[in-house]
Amino acid sequence: MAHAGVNNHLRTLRAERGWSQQDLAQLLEVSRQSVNAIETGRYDPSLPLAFKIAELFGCAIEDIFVSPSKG
Amino acid sequence: MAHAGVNNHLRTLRAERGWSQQDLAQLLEVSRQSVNAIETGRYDPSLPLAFKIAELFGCAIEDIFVSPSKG
DNA sequence: TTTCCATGTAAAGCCTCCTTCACATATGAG
DNA sequence: CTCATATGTGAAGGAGGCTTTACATGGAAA
Repeated sequence: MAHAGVNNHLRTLRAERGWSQQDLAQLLEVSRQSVNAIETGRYDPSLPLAFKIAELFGCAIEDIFVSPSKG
Repeated sequence: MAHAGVNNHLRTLRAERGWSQQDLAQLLEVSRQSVNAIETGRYDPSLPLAFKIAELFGCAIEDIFVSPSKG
Protein backbone atom coordinates (compact mmCIF):
# COMPACT_ATOMS: atom_id res chain seq x y z
CA MET A 1 0.00 0.00 0.00
CA ALA A 2 1.14 3.54 -0.77
CA HIS A 3 1.86 6.17 1.84
CA ALA A 4 -0.98 8.06 3.51
CA GLY A 5 -1.67 11.58 2.32
CA VAL A 6 -1.17 13.12 5.75
CA ASN A 7 1.45 12.68 8.49
CA ASN A 8 0.49 12.49 12.15
CA HIS A 9 1.73 12.58 15.74
CA LEU A 10 -0.62 9.91 17.00
CA ARG A 11 2.09 7.57 18.23
CA THR A 12 3.70 10.32 20.29
CA LEU A 13 0.43 11.46 21.85
CA ARG A 14 -0.53 7.89 22.66
CA ALA A 15 2.85 7.13 24.19
CA GLU A 16 2.69 10.27 26.32
CA ARG A 17 -0.40 8.85 27.94
CA GLY A 18 1.05 5.38 28.35
CA TRP A 19 -1.64 3.79 26.23
CA SER A 20 -1.23 0.71 24.07
CA GLN A 21 -2.67 0.68 20.56
CA GLN A 22 -5.35 -1.59 21.99
CA ASP A 23 -6.20 0.94 24.71
CA LEU A 24 -6.50 3.74 22.18
CA ALA A 25 -8.55 1.60 19.81
CA GLN A 26 -11.10 0.94 22.54
CA LEU A 27 -11.33 4.62 23.44
CA LEU A 28 -11.92 5.44 19.78
CA GLU A 29 -14.20 2.46 19.21
CA VAL A 30 -12.15 1.21 16.26
CA SER A 31 -9.99 -1.88 15.82
CA ARG A 32 -6.40 -2.08 17.00
CA GLN A 33 -5.39 -2.62 13.37
CA SER A 34 -6.93 0.69 12.39
CA VAL A 35 -4.90 2.52 15.04
CA ASN A 36 -1.78 0.71 13.92
CA ALA A 37 -2.41 1.47 10.24
CA ILE A 38 -2.85 5.18 10.97
CA GLU A 39 0.27 5.33 13.16
CA THR A 40 2.40 3.52 10.62
CA GLY A 41 1.11 5.80 7.85
CA ARG A 42 -0.56 3.10 5.82
CA TYR A 43 -3.73 5.14 5.55
CA ASP A 44 -5.45 8.29 6.77
CA PRO A 45 -8.42 8.14 9.12
CA SER A 46 -11.84 9.21 7.85
CA LEU A 47 -12.84 12.76 8.79
CA PRO A 48 -15.24 11.58 11.54
CA LEU A 49 -12.49 9.44 13.06
CA ALA A 50 -10.02 12.34 12.83
CA PHE A 51 -12.53 14.44 14.80
CA LYS A 52 -12.90 11.71 17.40
CA ILE A 53 -9.13 11.45 17.79
CA ALA A 54 -8.75 15.23 18.16
CA GLU A 55 -11.54 15.34 20.73
CA LEU A 56 -9.99 12.52 22.72
CA PHE A 57 -6.63 14.27 22.88
CA GLY A 58 -8.26 17.66 23.47
CA CYS A 59 -6.71 19.45 20.54
CA ALA A 60 -7.34 20.48 16.95
CA ILE A 61 -7.11 18.09 14.02
CA GLU A 62 -4.28 20.26 12.68
CA ASP A 63 -2.31 19.65 15.89
CA ILE A 64 -2.26 15.90 15.24
CA PHE A 65 -2.45 15.52 11.48
CA VAL A 66 -0.09 17.43 9.25
CA SER A 67 -0.84 18.24 5.65
CA PRO A 68 2.17 17.47 3.43
CA SER A 69 1.91 21.00 1.98
CA LYS A 70 3.19 22.23 5.35
CA GLY A 71 6.47 21.11 6.84
CA MET B 1 -27.43 6.98 1.07
CA ALA B 2 -27.35 7.85 4.76
CA HIS B 3 -26.33 11.21 6.12
CA ALA B 4 -22.66 12.15 6.39
CA GLY B 5 -21.03 11.90 9.82
CA VAL B 6 -20.08 15.57 9.91
CA ASN B 7 -21.92 18.81 9.05
CA ASN B 8 -20.24 21.65 7.17
CA HIS B 9 -20.43 25.29 6.12
CA LEU B 10 -18.96 24.74 2.68
CA ARG B 11 -21.92 26.12 0.76
CA THR B 12 -21.87 29.34 2.76
CA LEU B 13 -18.14 29.87 2.33
CA ARG B 14 -18.34 29.17 -1.36
CA ALA B 15 -21.29 31.52 -1.85
CA GLU B 16 -19.49 34.28 0.04
CA ARG B 17 -16.82 34.15 -2.64
CA GLY B 18 -19.26 34.00 -5.51
CA TRP B 19 -17.93 30.67 -6.69
CA SER B 20 -19.96 27.98 -8.45
CA GLN B 21 -19.56 24.35 -7.41
CA GLN B 22 -17.61 23.95 -10.63
CA ASP B 23 -15.25 26.80 -9.71
CA LEU B 24 -14.61 25.31 -6.29
CA ALA B 25 -14.13 21.84 -7.73
CA GLN B 26 -11.39 23.10 -10.03
CA LEU B 27 -9.64 24.91 -7.20
CA LEU B 28 -9.72 21.72 -5.14
CA GLU B 29 -8.88 19.47 -8.09
CA VAL B 30 -11.91 17.26 -7.52
CA SER B 31 -15.09 16.74 -9.54
CA ARG B 32 -18.09 19.04 -9.31
CA GLN B 33 -20.11 16.06 -8.10
CA SER B 34 -17.76 15.63 -5.14
CA VAL B 35 -18.26 19.24 -4.09
CA ASN B 36 -22.01 18.84 -4.48
CA ALA B 37 -22.06 15.59 -2.50
CA ILE B 38 -20.16 17.19 0.37
CA GLU B 39 -22.36 20.29 0.39
CA THR B 40 -25.56 18.28 0.33
CA GLY B 41 -24.26 16.04 3.12
CA ARG B 42 -24.20 12.83 1.12
CA TYR B 43 -20.68 12.10 2.30
CA ASP B 44 -17.72 13.50 4.19
CA PRO B 45 -14.52 14.47 2.41
CA SER B 46 -11.39 12.41 2.99
CA LEU B 47 -8.96 13.92 5.51
CA PRO B 48 -6.57 15.12 2.77
CA LEU B 49 -9.43 16.83 0.94
CA ALA B 50 -10.66 18.39 4.20
CA PHE B 51 -7.16 19.84 4.65
CA LYS B 52 -7.18 21.18 1.11
CA ILE B 53 -10.56 22.82 1.65
CA ALA B 54 -9.45 24.41 4.92
CA GLU B 55 -6.26 25.69 3.32
CA LEU B 56 -8.18 27.16 0.40
CA PHE B 57 -10.51 29.06 2.70
CA GLY B 58 -7.70 29.99 5.06
CA CYS B 59 -9.16 28.51 8.20
CA ALA B 60 -9.12 25.43 10.40
CA ILE B 61 -10.91 22.21 9.51
CA GLU B 62 -13.00 22.69 12.65
CA ASP B 63 -14.20 26.05 11.33
CA ILE B 64 -15.76 24.39 8.29
CA PHE B 65 -16.64 20.89 9.42
CA VAL B 66 -18.65 20.35 12.58
CA SER B 67 -18.56 17.14 14.57
CA PRO B 68 -22.09 16.02 15.49
CA SER B 69 -20.95 15.69 19.12
CA LYS B 70 -20.84 19.50 19.18
CA GLY B 71 -23.87 21.66 18.42
C1' DT C 1 12.69 -21.70 28.12
C1' DT C 2 7.90 -20.50 28.56
C1' DT C 3 4.49 -17.12 28.91
C1' DC C 4 2.45 -12.74 28.14
C1' DC C 5 1.93 -8.37 26.08
C1' DA C 6 2.68 -4.99 22.33
C1' DT C 7 3.26 -4.38 17.74
C1' DG C 8 3.27 -5.27 12.53
C1' DT C 9 1.04 -7.15 8.77
C1' DA C 10 -1.78 -10.15 5.44
C1' DA C 11 -6.33 -11.63 3.46
C1' DA C 12 -11.14 -11.22 2.57
C1' DG C 13 -15.14 -8.57 2.75
C1' DC C 14 -18.08 -4.43 3.26
C1' DC C 15 -18.87 0.36 2.99
C1' DT C 16 -17.25 5.04 1.78
C1' DC C 17 -14.92 8.43 -1.21
C1' DC C 18 -14.28 9.96 -5.71
C1' DT C 19 -14.47 9.44 -10.61
C1' DT C 20 -16.90 9.81 -15.35
C1' DC C 21 -21.02 9.79 -18.03
C1' DA C 22 -25.48 10.83 -18.16
C1' DC C 23 -29.87 13.01 -17.37
C1' DA C 24 -33.16 16.23 -15.07
C1' DT C 25 -34.68 20.69 -13.31
C1' DA C 26 -34.42 25.67 -12.71
C1' DT C 27 -33.06 30.24 -13.76
C1' DG C 28 -31.57 34.09 -16.57
C1' DA C 29 -30.04 36.17 -21.05
C1' DG C 30 -30.91 36.78 -25.75
C1' DC D 1 -38.59 29.97 -27.27
C1' DT D 2 -33.57 28.85 -27.33
C1' DC D 3 -29.37 28.62 -25.16
C1' DA D 4 -26.11 28.63 -21.39
C1' DT D 5 -25.13 28.13 -16.58
C1' DA D 6 -25.92 26.17 -11.94
C1' DT D 7 -27.43 22.58 -9.28
C1' DG D 8 -29.09 17.72 -7.87
C1' DT D 9 -28.87 13.01 -8.60
C1' DG D 10 -28.17 8.00 -10.46
C1' DA D 11 -25.21 4.18 -12.00
C1' DA D 12 -20.96 1.84 -12.36
C1' DG D 13 -16.21 1.28 -11.26
C1' DG D 14 -11.63 2.07 -8.85
C1' DA D 15 -9.18 3.37 -4.65
C1' DG D 16 -9.20 3.68 0.21
C1' DG D 17 -11.02 3.13 5.26
C1' DC D 18 -12.35 -0.28 8.55
C1' DT D 19 -13.61 -4.92 10.12
C1' DT D 20 -12.48 -9.81 11.74
C1' DT D 21 -9.38 -13.63 11.73
C1' DA D 22 -5.00 -15.06 11.86
C1' DC D 23 -0.07 -15.38 12.17
C1' DA D 24 4.72 -13.51 13.13
C1' DT D 25 8.19 -10.99 15.77
C1' DG D 26 10.30 -8.81 19.84
C1' DG D 27 10.76 -7.70 24.73
C1' DA D 28 9.88 -8.33 29.64
C1' DA D 29 9.04 -11.34 33.37
C1' DA D 30 8.89 -15.78 35.68
